[in-house]
Amino acid sequence: MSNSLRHMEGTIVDNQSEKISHRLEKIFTPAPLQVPGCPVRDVLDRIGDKWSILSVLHLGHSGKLRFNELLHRIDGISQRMLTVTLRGLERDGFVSRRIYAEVPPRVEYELTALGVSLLDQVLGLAVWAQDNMGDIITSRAAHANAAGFQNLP
Amino acid sequence: MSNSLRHMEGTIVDNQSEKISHRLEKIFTPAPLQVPGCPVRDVLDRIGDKWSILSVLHLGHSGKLRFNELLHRIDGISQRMLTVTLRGLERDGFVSRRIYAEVPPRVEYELTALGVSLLDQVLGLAVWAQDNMGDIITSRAAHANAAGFQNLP
DNA sequence: CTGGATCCTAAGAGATACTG
DNA sequence: CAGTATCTCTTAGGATCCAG
Repeated sequence: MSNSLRHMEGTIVDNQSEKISHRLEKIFTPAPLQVPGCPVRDVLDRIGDKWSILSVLHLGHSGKLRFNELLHRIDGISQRMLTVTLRGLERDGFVSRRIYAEVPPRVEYELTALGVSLLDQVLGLAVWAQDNMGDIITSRAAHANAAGFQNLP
Repeated sequence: MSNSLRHMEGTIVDNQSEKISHRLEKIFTPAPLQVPGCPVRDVLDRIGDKWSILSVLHLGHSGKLRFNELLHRIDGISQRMLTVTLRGLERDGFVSRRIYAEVPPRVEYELTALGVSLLDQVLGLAVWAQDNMGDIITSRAAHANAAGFQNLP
């Protein structure tokens, strides 16, 4: 069984390497990320803002959430930016918005199926960030030292 | 074999769903993406700029590249922003920079192992973007129409 | 409670010119 | 060739006030 596992891991790793070049080809075909109408650049610009990914992560973690709940959960976000971000996510179909005709008003936000599929990708990046932060910090420190030496008299 | 495949797919899907909540827990532990020192936010802010991910994709696709080669491949980037972006990627350990003492000078950039592992995650997002752009466009159009109706007299 | 409307600024990004 | 140095300019984002 450990042999079979080792074999499977090898296969997975190979598939992974294969997948990288294969997926690169897919992304670079037919136009290599040219600006007019490139989906990759469009989506990346869209979710590359300061709060979209964070909002998706929080909605994924907590499920259905009200405006004020999100406001308090997302550390540092302002009222205005939460509104702007949610409108954008709703517009692109990642988040659904349900208004209840009550007083005081209640509005609940939730990830759509499309939003969950985005969450799945974003989680890959988030976990990667957490796992590799150590290396990044190390590299930054080394580079800061190198820069420091250059500034010495 | 098709039975076994179907079984495997079921397992993969279940693992995937499992993985989402599991990875969410990992990300939200111990602090739920709080701003001081959160790796996820740090990395996301870092690669969330306009050119970093694009540069990583191009370097992954073409392998070793010179400054001017990158400049011409990355559609729309300016000389200055390419320099700034490459310095950032190098500083964080995603890209290596090798200078050849020749005339005219030659400098080659290449993804490090850490850069390749980032590329792997970014590719997930990129392919997802390409695959789901249709749905996003549809949602945007629908939302534009809805807004249009609200503006009618 | 949920946000819309305004005003304001700090950072990101483009253009251009110059250098080892 | 591979940058650096300025100089603007645009815009994302924050603060505040107001309204349904």
